[in-house]
Amino acid sequence: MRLVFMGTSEFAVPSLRNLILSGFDIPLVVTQPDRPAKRGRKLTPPPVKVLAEEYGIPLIQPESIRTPDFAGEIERREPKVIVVVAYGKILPENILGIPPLGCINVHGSLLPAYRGAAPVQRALMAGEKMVGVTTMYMDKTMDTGDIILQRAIDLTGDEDYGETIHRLSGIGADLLLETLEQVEWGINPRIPQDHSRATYAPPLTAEDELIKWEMKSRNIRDQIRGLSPEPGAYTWLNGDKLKIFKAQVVETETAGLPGEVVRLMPDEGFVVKAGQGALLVLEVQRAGRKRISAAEFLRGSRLREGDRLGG
RNA sequence: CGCGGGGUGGAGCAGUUGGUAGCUCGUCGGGCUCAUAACCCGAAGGUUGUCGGUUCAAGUCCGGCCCCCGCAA
Repeated sequence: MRLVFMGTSEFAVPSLRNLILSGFDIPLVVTQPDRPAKRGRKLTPPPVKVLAEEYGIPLIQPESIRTPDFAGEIERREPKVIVVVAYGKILPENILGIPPLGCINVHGSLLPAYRGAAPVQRALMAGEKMVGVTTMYMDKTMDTGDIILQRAIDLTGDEDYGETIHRLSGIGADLLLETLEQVEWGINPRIPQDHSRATYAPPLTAEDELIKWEMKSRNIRDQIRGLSPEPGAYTWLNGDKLKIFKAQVVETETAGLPGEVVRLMPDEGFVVKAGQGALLVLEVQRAGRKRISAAEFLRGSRLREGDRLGG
């Protein structure tokens, strides 16, 4: 089956690789332009571009997809379907109408929950016990199309964003294969979303990354793991930003103000009081420094019981 | 040329107005002995990222280079 693939980020890579290895006819890959990234703002190719080039697949990186030019590029390939995975832009209607079998999207949530840009992070931050992947027919609004297939996984409550997104990208890649197989034969389900139950996962902001120690320790723990290893939840220590990548809830009730360091455990880390309960911090990074275990951090920092994190 | 922080014994850090390097941990040796963060004594281990400059003297000042990282995009 011939298809055009549109994708950009790491989440899309397993899907494209699966399609390639499964022998799909992919006359074109569309990805976002190289962007100035990171320090020194060096031009960085998106992960999907790297993979496409590895397999010598024709690639375009249009600045805009709302042009006759772009529509022409797609039409010329006569794709049966367009597969979109973490591409980063909403497809205009004229593109949606091109492939006879439709435009199919792989989304990292159990729709209609967590529509939007950061479904996995938001789900973990909210302490969801279950996350998943959905394949669906795209329509003109974001993540609102009819559902084709879904697959859920249970969470233990320990996994962080990195592990979870990695698992889900793999599951999504497999689900995509199943989906295309069914779509090709016309035997796929097509279930409209229950829009009344939709929830949203907007892009993360710096505000989302700041730890509010007045929250319950469990919620803070979920925030930390939902943002680990990227972009990282942070707090303030003596005017310096301190990111926390790993922490666990401490059961025993302790006295102290939210954000107060209530106990040092040289071999493990340090305990910080939350609004309710406390948190044992296990892995941190100071601005400008490397990411290290809390135990190592304690040896060099002069953190003491009674110190206050935050504000 | 986006802004900024940093490269100091195995690890994490400190080094004041420039005068040959200190802390916590670890390691090695010895002692003590039932310590839930064991303790005591002792020892080894650093040409302070690199190249060059200023100076009687530089980890500490100046310049180049390499590497790491936070922010912003």
